[in-house]
Amino acid sequence: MSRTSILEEIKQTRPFRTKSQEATVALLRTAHLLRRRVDAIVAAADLTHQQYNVLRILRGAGAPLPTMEISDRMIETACGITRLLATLEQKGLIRREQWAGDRRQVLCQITPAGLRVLDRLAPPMNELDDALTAGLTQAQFDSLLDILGQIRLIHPAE
Amino acid sequence: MSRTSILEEIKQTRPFRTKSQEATVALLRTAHLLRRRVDAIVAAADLTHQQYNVLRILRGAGAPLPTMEISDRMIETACGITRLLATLEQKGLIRREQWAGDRRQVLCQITPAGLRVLDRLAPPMNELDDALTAGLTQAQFDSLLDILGQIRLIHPAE
DNA sequence: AACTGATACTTGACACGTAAACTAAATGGG
DNA sequence: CCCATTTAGTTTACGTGTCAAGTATCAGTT
Repeated sequence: MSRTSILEEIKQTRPFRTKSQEATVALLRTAHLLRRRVDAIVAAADLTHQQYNVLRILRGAGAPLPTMEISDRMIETACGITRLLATLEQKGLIRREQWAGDRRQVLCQITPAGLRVLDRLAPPMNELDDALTAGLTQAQFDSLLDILGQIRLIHPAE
Repeated sequence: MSRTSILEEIKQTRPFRTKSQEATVALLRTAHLLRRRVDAIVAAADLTHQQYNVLRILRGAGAPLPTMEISDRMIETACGITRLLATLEQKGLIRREQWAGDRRQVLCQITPAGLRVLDRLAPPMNELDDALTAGLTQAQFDSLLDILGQIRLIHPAE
């Protein structure tokens, strides 16, 4: 019933300058809380949300992907993608190798160990996603996706 | 007209498992793009969005605040608040001093130089906020704030 | 073949996110 | 007053975000 007020949460007494500003702050804060939840879950497998995202991308692709292609598909841009992949390789969750076709590219693919980690994390991650379902109606999901899409039009990548 | 599809953006062909999952991804990505925009603006004053947030909090408070109080008011939790404040102090944008009342606490306040930086950043930051206004209706803002509030109820702080 | 420009990373430097371990000071009993 | 607990803050260590500079390779031109 009682909607969470951003003003209360960050203990500010004076109102926001505009609704637009309030929305921006609310969006950043909400996403931050969500990201922390994801991090807490994947931490059980000693992963970060960025590492997890890479594994998901590689599994989804079903084929080896060059480094930059992975970077492009990330939810959150990974500027330090090289290090990220190096860490995952050290953990044995992905493999990297130069390709004969274009020797600049480094092809990456998920290993069986990486797939096992994803399988292990699937239940709690699905649970996290589904937690939202309990609180929002289908109409609200549609509305949210619509609005977020418009915001991304205003603040595009690059 | 054409809504931005998260699937296209991250180049995935297979659909999301649930709308809930799609919303989670869309939320994280949208916030990330927004955060990058904020960072780009405050970088003109050699600040990060976290440093900027601290300055805003201190100006808004109008009085010295202890370290933990600042941390509590941040939009995104600053676990490394000590370093953040040390950096700002080095730049001369805030002052820190122990207080006689509770010698564990370190009171922080914004300096005139800090206020000048905020003044300088106000126009582009307001412009960023207002950019959203152009694309969304009042009803959409209300809807967005409402939905984000519900999501934060499901994923609370701590 | 040599040159130019673009592409695919890689590396380095600095700030931050996070958790855990630690110090110092205040607080609440007994 | 002493001790255990809590609170405020600092420090350390590792991974990542970001930008800038560098290297190797490819593609197109001449």
